[in-house]
Amino acid sequence: MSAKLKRLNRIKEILNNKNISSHEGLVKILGEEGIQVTQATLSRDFAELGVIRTITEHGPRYILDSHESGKQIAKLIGFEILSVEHNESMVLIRTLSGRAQGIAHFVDRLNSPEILGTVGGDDTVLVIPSSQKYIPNIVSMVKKMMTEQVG
Amino acid sequence: MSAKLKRLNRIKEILNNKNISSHEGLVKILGEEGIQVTQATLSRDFAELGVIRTITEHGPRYILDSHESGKQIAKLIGFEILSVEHNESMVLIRTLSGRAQGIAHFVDRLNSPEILGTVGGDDTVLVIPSSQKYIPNIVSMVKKMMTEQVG
DNA sequence: CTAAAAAATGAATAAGAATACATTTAATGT
DNA sequence: ACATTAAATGTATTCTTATTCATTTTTTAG
Repeated sequence: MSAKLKRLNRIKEILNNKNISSHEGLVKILGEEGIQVTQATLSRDFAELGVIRTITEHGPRYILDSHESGKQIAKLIGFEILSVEHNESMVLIRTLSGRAQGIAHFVDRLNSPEILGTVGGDDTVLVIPSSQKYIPNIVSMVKKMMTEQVG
Repeated sequence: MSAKLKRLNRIKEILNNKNISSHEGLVKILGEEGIQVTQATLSRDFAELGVIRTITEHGPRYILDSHESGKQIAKLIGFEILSVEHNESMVLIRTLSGRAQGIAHFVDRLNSPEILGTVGGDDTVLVIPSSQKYIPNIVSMVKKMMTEQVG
């Protein structure tokens, strides 16, 4: 396993077990474990892992988003989408079984003004356009998700 | 409606419709609408609304967490929890119908080392302690959630 | 195995957010 | 209506994070 991958995995564990409230705090913890890294790199790692920041009564707090975003997940999304179709009023995405909710959430997070909302079942996601004229754009956006990374 | 409440509601709408990537950016948008506010206040507003920050390929991005945290929601949680009970191995929370998943998620987000995990059904949440000895602590934490605000 | 290209990283810095302190505004009880 | 208390807010500052630019490391193609 590459050094980077090892670090990313360790970061996930730490975020699940400790309250991390700054990049610097994590630099120190990792340092004590022999993983030497700078704040700049953690900033990039957080982006890659889809770490989100919330604000608690004790200040900021970094957590893993159980509802996947981030570059790492974006790559998986492509594999999970099987097909995209549409009619005059909406776009329908077919996914791996049990993955529709996850895909629907991912699409929601894109926060496109062309999308009114989504509904996820077990293996089917309905994407409701904010106007029917956006359907072609939405379809091509989803197709891009299947290959490149969107988001 | 108080000025503050009006502002908070407008912020929610804006976060749902535009890509906000900094406090200052939102200060400007609100200003153009005649809602005058400073960055400091938005910092507090975001905490209150449970706004989270994600990192996208276009930089930071502020969004409303559909999976509620934040002070505003913390107050609702109390109403939604009907009772707390426990046996030797776990804690059971009874909730309003359909609210168990939300409560379970809220408890997860507390990220307590005393809690291994939660399972939410329709109106029942199981809280699995990381050790049985923590059950009293967990129970009192939940009871506090029913009155004060925890989180 | 080597050259070329891509990815990862650090140092320094610019950009952004949180907070201490002071002040104003709103809410509450009498 | 007034006094008292609590909530909200702004200013200025400190603290934190994102990014630019340069460098090193890793990967890929030949």
